[in-house]
Amino acid sequence: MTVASKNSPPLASAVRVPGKLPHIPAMCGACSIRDLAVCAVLDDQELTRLASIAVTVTFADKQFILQEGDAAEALFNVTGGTVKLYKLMPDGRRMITGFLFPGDFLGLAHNDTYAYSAEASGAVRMCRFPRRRFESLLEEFPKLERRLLTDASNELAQAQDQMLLLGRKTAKEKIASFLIQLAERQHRRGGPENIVRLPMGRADIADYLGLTTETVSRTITQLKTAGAIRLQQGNIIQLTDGTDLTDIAEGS
Amino acid sequence: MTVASKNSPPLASAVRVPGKLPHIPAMCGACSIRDLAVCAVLDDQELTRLASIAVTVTFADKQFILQEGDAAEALFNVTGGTVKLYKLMPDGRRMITGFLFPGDFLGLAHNDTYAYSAEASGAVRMCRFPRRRFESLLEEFPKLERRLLTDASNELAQAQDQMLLLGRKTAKEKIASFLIQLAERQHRRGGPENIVRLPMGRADIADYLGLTTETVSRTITQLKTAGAIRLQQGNIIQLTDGTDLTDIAEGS
DNA sequence: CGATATCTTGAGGAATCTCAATACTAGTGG
DNA sequence: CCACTAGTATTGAGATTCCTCAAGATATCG
Repeated sequence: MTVASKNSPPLASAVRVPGKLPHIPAMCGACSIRDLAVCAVLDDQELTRLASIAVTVTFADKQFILQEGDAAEALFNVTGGTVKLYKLMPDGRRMITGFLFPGDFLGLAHNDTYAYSAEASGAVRMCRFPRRRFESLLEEFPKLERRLLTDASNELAQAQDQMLLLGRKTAKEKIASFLIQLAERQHRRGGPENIVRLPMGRADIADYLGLTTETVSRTITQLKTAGAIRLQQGNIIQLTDGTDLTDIAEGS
Repeated sequence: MTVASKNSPPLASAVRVPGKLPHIPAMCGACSIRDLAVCAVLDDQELTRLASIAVTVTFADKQFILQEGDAAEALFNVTGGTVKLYKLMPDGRRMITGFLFPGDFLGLAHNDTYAYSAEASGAVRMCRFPRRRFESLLEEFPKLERRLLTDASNELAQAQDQMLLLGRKTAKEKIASFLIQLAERQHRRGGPENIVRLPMGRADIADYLGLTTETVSRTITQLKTAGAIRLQQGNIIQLTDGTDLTDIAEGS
């Protein structure tokens, strides 16, 4: 086997790890998150074209999907599991810039390299599109490009919310905001209202909110004691009804 | 005059304030930042079309350009001066999410409302495009849409850098990163290397970096004492040659 | 059921914030 | 041209939030 890549586990290692998720055909007809993803804007025929360049790939927990600085050779659509995006500093400090859930898109790169790393948080399944071919599809389907622009605008707005959170909110406000954000995203995907499943550990939450694990833990305890949330088995949190958490998140 | 807007000084107040900037025709042929802006991707004929829907507007220092929650009725291109984007919390805490300089684009909105406020930081001149008409031009000129997508990707990458800064960097690293970022942007616009003009006050810098004015002030003093920068007349900072600041910014 | 990782809790320390005073700067009017 | 004023920046001292280090509790997985 030729070993050429200077980075750690590259995309080659991404192919068909025996995951825990049920295998579905590359064709998107039966894709459960089809209407959440960019694919939603395409009709069946167009979708077939898109499917023809797609490969289903799976990743095991903690596997690298792509790394900051890698040549941006592919784009992805999350179809199952949770992905975390992060940046590292030379001394190891880590910042998680986002979590991706089924339906989310990954891989927009302005240069020809990725600006961040992506890692599977638990078993993950994705659709993988070679960049070149995806881009020529973009030219064919303006709808698709339009959709990407809309998505990017959305992400920008989210990013600005996150900057407000990181720069101006207290630990308590950060945790409250985070829980609400997760709850909304899961609700939008058909989950129950006011119940949040945390598919990541305290350390990941800390690195996403600019805190330490200890502070995350303490603050969650604090919210529990205050009655704003209730902890359940299996990293599940129940948000107390009413606007409690929302008020906390906004600092009122 | 009918008074209908529920928000403070809306776009109506944006028209032709007697600014200090020289007036230029709405036609872009002579625009000094034409090749920095989105306009760069259009040929003369296409540019004429774009120009035909553009209006030149100017804003005085501290004037509102748009406000979070306002209906997103226009898009802008900065042609002169500095614009700050920010979000507010109910209790008045403010986070500046970005500064815009000539050539920068403003107004992408995924909903039909702006996700942030924008305010002139000193005299500002902009090209203003009505949203509807701009969007139909987008459909006509895929190049333009492509360019917006590229720009948005760029901004996303920047936003992620900023999240790393806000969540994981120390005050010293934040200031160093900020100065480098500004220096690069100004250099790219033809300014001198290693000399930064700060077109904003300490309070704005603080709200951009998630600090207080006092800490910004102290930290700048500290960098000056350490010999990494030199302060000059008129809010101008000279970056000491060598990688000094870069090292500090990365925490090494 | 043991081993390992993760989470929680505690105590002390450090960075940054808050409040307050002083110094500087730029614009204004005499 | 200079003193005056209002805004802005700097500096200081003490308070506070969050971090660090360390131990114990809980959960997870083979």
